[in-house]
Amino acid sequence: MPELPEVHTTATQLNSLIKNKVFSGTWSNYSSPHYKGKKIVKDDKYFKEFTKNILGEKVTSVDRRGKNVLINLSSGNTILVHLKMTGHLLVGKYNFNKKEGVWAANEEGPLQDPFNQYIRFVFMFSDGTCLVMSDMRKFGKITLLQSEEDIRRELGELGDEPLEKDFTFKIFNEKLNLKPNWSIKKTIMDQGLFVGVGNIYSDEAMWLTKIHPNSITSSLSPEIRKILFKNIKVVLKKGIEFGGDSMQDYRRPDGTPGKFQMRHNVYQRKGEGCKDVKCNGVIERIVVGGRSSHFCNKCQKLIS
DNA sequence: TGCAGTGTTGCTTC
DNA sequence: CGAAGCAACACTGC
Repeated sequence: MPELPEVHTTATQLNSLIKNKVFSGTWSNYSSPHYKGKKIVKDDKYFKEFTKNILGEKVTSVDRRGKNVLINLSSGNTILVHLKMTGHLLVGKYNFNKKEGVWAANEEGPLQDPFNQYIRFVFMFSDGTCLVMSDMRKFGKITLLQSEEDIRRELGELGDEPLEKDFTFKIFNEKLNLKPNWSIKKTIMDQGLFVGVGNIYSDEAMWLTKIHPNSITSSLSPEIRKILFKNIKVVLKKGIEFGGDSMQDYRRPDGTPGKFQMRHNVYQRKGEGCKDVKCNGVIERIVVGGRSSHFCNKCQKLIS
């Protein structure tokens, strides 16, 4: 569930929590017996090589590109972490319990995190602290970017950053024109056009704009597009302001939950009343482009 | 008890 | 070729 605000919060906090730390070891139980190539790290050989390549390296900074966390190293290489559905990164002092075969935070780690049992990957630092990745469903990905080719392969298809100053309405409009026949929900979630919008923030942006998720992209007037453009930025910034959305698994690196889930107007509010004081509609749930979508059946208009 | 629902991405199928 | 559907995984809730 980590979308732009969650990944942004993670990267920002990590940048202060692990900057200048030096890698001293790794651990992983990445194995997943069914589906080759979809493990947290590719395979045992890759894991060993990955470890060799980061040992002794210092973290120079942490930032993000789209929904990817990027941990930059003194060697010039970058560790890419994609949290996918249930992943989150935590920092603290962790110990491995040999008897139970699990990692747990000690008094200096995020003790309250209920997801300690799902720790799949551990980066150890020379000062005794750890960066750990908890990921219940094991969809997450960790890989090392060592060349321009690696960067192109992993990040080359990503669209523009919607919160950058140079992401203007003109560019947004051109992006929408690339998917004229798609539902607007599917369009704004396409990471190849612009990055960062997932299921939660798309639903929230469409509620603010008063448009039905099944509205056809080409049918949206320039006026509506301008409002949608503004509202996508609004919800992403709100998400960052509230430290991300911890409705499900997401936690910040210090183990604390974000608070955006308290601000939902539609997401996961099926059957409840519309939050617009002038509207007495009810929130419905439908499937759009294979994804669940929540909207008000009264004030969000279908444009097609 | 069993199955729909949870969401990101990329591969397969039509 | 584009669109649709499914698979990866694990757990919750009805």
